[in-house]
Amino acid sequence: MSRALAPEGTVSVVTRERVRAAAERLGYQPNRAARGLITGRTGHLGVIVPDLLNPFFAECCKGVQSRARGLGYSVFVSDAERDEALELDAIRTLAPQVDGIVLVSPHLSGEELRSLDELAAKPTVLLHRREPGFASVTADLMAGMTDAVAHLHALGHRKIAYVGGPRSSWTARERAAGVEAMAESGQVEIVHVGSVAPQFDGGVTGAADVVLASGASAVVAFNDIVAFGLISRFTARGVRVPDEMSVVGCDDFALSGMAAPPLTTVSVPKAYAARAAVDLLSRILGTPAVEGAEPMQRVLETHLVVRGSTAAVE
Amino acid sequence: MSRALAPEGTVSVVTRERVRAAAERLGYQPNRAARGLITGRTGHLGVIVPDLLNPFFAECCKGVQSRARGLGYSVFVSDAERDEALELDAIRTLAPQVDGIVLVSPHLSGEELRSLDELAAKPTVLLHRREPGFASVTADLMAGMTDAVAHLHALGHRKIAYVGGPRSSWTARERAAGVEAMAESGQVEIVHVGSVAPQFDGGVTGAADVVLASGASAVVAFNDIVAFGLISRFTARGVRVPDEMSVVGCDDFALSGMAAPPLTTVSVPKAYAARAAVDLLSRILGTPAVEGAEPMQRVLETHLVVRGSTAAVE
DNA sequence: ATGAAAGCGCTAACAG
DNA sequence: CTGTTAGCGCTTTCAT
Repeated sequence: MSRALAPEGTVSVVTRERVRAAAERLGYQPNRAARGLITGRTGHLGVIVPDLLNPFFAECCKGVQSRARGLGYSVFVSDAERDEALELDAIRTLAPQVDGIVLVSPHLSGEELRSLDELAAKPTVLLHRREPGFASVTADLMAGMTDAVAHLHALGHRKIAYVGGPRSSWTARERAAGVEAMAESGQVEIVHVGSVAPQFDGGVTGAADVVLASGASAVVAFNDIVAFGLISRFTARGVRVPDEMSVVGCDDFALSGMAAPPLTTVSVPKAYAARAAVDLLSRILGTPAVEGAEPMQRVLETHLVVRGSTAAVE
Repeated sequence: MSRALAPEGTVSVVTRERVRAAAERLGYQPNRAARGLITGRTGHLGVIVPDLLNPFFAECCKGVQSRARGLGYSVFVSDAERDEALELDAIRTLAPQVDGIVLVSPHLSGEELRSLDELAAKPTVLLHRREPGFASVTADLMAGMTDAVAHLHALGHRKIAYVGGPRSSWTARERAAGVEAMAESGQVEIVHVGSVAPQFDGGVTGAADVVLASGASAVVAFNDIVAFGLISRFTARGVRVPDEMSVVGCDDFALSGMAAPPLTTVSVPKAYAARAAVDLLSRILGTPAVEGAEPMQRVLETHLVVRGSTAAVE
């Protein structure tokens, strides 16, 4: 008799209490699969990320998981291993098994995303990516990167290198645009240095050498991982940070404040964004879908954290 | 007609092909929940870790996920947020929804683990922890830590500090025992320095100062995170690594080889262990449980990676 | 307010 | 080899 357990069960108080007590005593837990069969709700959420080894994405998962648990959802996680085919596969596999999806996908094109029936059919929130037709939660990376360059400008730097992320990455384009915005004012010269993979072995050493050869006195990195790679190479080359070269990262990992030197970086509210994504998803799930309404896009603020890897030019 | 889709369906070839073609055309995908209701199998696995922000655990998840996908399983992940109550809760919530569990739990006591009916009822593999009554996959940390101390001894160090992890942690006890093993030979003196939380802000600075005051010429850290924290503090104090102080970590993160200086560390096959855990789980799932048989415990080798954070005493 | 019954989508067992 | 049926554990609806 499920009525007794339901919050709105039309049962007498005595009956309800009797049933509840018995359920408690027997350790009864309703079978979610069976329930899902009839309600059409699984009680599961899915989160898909490109690479769990990247602390940025790990924190996305953690945040999603944490809030989802609070709302009574279990969460499937899928690591796409930076492989587009695997990611598409993950979406198709996960979609039928969940009530909603949090998708962290910097690389799939907007068209690919919109062409996926599985996504269209299942409430989806894009995390750290804005795309027409999708609900999303993003951080204002453009403003953050502009702040970073402005900070360097204020320290007297006039020639600044930018080591960018993969061209195919949405967030990389966003970050680059933020850097470019400052350049367009004509106050600083930006040297764009290739695109580097945001992994610890993403070919940063070569980029570091290019930065050194460019004559720039400061460098803004795609993210903190890249920033660490640059610093490591600079140090190996005998170039001192920040005395001879200022470095600014982006993302702000837990590690970043503890490194030597502690990294100046654009702080992204990763945990908060993840929670916001779940909240948004949960709201969508609880609201009858309105046809034609443009989904909600939430943009969170970033802020520059000035630490020890930047200094005034000598 | 599910027979046509089943690998062993007793159907004529023509019928099977017709049905398969139709299924393909219609994009039919069996409802896993409904199937699970009758087969008793969900096709889901669960992995529970203490903290996804710790790259060690993130890699555990990634490895589990990766292998599970290969075997056709989806995986629930649960971050226990270093909270025992939450972890217990996660186990109870997840267990009924999965076919098997990979549990990464350094902190729960063996008794707690064995007293959980949910775990006893559901095939479980302990990852990075050995415990009577449970199948497990672990790395030989004891040998690894002994190697680390032996390496320092070979470099001429005679007084070596050890900054340990939380007392309640199984793996911390294992690591400490490995360090102690070398001390018992009488060739080196080990200074045990408190227990530090394996997080980036786990109170390492205090420990670093104690190390400095102890007069030790080298230090072995609970893991790479702690090692980085120590190096950071040493650097801030003007103590050069490795010239004035050698540092050895444990775990070997992707980051560790890229830091300045690159870290000498005990390398743990994290991805491999995670995969092995899923393989073991999968085997258990495919084998009728034998009553009374002691579950399989697999121990993987570690090896010391000598990089730039250790040097001979002057 | 309660009991009984139908049926979610699927597989297993049983006839034909 | 193929069609039919029962029923997994639950919620919902319809009678009572």
